[in-house]
Amino acid sequence: MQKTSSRQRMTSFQKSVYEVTKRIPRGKVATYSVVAAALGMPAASRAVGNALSKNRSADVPCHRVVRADGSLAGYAWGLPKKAERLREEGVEVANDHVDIGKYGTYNSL
DNA sequence: AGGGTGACCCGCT
DNA sequence: CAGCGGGCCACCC
Repeated sequence: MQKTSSRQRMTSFQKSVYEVTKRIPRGKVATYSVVAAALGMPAASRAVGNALSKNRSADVPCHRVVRADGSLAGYAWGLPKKAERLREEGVEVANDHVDIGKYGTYNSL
């Protein structure tokens, strides 16, 4: 079995964040607010970003989570990598910005 | 137990 | 349109 490189405190909140992030459909993006709202805490957008920043697992498509204004926000492996990954999924990225109105998802989160 | 940080969001100037 | 400040939440030292 694989040992989860580096032990991380998986809190209930963090686990929920990863769960929701995994549920984001491929080729679409969600905002931190949306994820937070899915957890029942629409005001915890900051905590969500914090949770994702701690996460380094490739199992979590954290690259599909962007800012409310459509900016790619941040990425542990580098913004360019995030943009590239999104493009691979069919999401058009221009100047580190995506169209939330087109790729933004508010479903099944 | 207290204080500071961060991949945020919104409103105002 | 861009810049600044306050608010909110969870985690780490």
